[in-house]
Amino acid sequence: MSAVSDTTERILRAAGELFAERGYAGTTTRAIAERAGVNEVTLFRRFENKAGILRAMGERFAETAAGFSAGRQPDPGDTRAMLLGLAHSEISSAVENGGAAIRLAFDARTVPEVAELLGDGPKRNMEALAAYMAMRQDAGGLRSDIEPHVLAEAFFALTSSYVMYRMVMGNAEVPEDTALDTTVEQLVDLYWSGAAPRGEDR
Amino acid sequence: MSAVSDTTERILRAAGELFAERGYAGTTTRAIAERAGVNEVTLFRRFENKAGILRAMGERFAETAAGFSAGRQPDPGDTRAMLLGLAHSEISSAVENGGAAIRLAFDARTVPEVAELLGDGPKRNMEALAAYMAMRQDAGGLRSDIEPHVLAEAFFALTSSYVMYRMVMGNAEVPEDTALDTTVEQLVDLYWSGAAPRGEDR
DNA sequence: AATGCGTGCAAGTGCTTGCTTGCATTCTAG
DNA sequence: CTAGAATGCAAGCAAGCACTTGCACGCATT
Repeated sequence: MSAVSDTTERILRAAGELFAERGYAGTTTRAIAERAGVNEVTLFRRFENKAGILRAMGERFAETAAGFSAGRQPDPGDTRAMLLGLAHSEISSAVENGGAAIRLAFDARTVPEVAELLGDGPKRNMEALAAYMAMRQDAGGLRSDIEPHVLAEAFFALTSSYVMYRMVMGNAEVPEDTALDTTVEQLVDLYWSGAAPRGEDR
Repeated sequence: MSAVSDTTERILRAAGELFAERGYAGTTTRAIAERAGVNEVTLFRRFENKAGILRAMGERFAETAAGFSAGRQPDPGDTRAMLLGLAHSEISSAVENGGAAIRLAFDARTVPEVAELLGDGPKRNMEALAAYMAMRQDAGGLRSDIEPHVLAEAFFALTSSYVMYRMVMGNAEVPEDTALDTTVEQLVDLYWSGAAPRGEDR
């Protein structure tokens, strides 16, 4: 890795950590520079703005996350397996970026540049998820006595809360893969047991 | 209501709304004054600090929420009814304060005065909830193949996400009581169906 | 009528923030 | 070895922040 791409790397990593910890507005360019081990001026020479750093981070997200579940065409077969795969990819990508994406979603309400970066992505994701839930309900793969948007919200809650809870509680360190896998499996198991199609009762 | 207590009221309400929308650090005293329809100086004459406003808000929380489920002695009888009551009180209190409590929990990580206000309250709440889950597991009132802290986290996720999701998506208006009741019931129903004790299989 | 008290208004202080400028230094490619 | 690019360093600037001060006004109680 060349020296120049290394500083870019360090800057973006530091910015990601700090955005996750303190949000966009709460992160100063001086703090980013310090954590990256770089002079503050270098930030502005490499990216033109603080917003420029955010933009570069967003592009990196888009590369690695490949759409954050948007436009995913789910295999209409095994609902449980589909949910497990979905939960796993969402949670592990959220853990990878240290919760920055979730934290930034909060900031979008008040920070215009964050709102512009995310656009209507989260909203479209939820709508797509609800649409998928409705589809599975029609196919008999999910219980039908709960509204699809409630099912979608609950699923979103389960997956996002894993990271969110640790952000709130201060347990920010990334857990080893096995513990994460176990918890995700238990969460999906819990969700699936509740969301599976009912018998004739209730 | 006397004129003086009215201004105090308006200030605290404005501060609560703004803290919920933008967080503590993101809320300026000017913005609070403007929304309260009050001169900025009045803020500092009534409460000594910006932190003083936060403290006063916290005391009001404590009065109305009466401990935010901490120290609650659950009736060991009907688990489902207990969960429904718990979810309802948590969600409706969160809706009442406009999500300020949840948003402030995020700020606690980085803003010392917020951390001091909340103390270890959230953490103790979660531990108490997990302990209750474990107790119900032992009594055969909850499935035992999922760790109690996962059960507790999932329940926390379900209840907090209702408000959290609307904060992120921008749908901040308080819903009418009936719609809230229905959604909460469906959420608890979903959770309970998944968390109820199993038969002999898995 | 007089005395406080709560409030508004205007101005200002010291600090932090994002961002810039000018210059010296190091690194690297040809 | 040398030219150009990347980086560091010191200093500073305008704006926004929490917070203060001094003064004037209105309103209720006495």
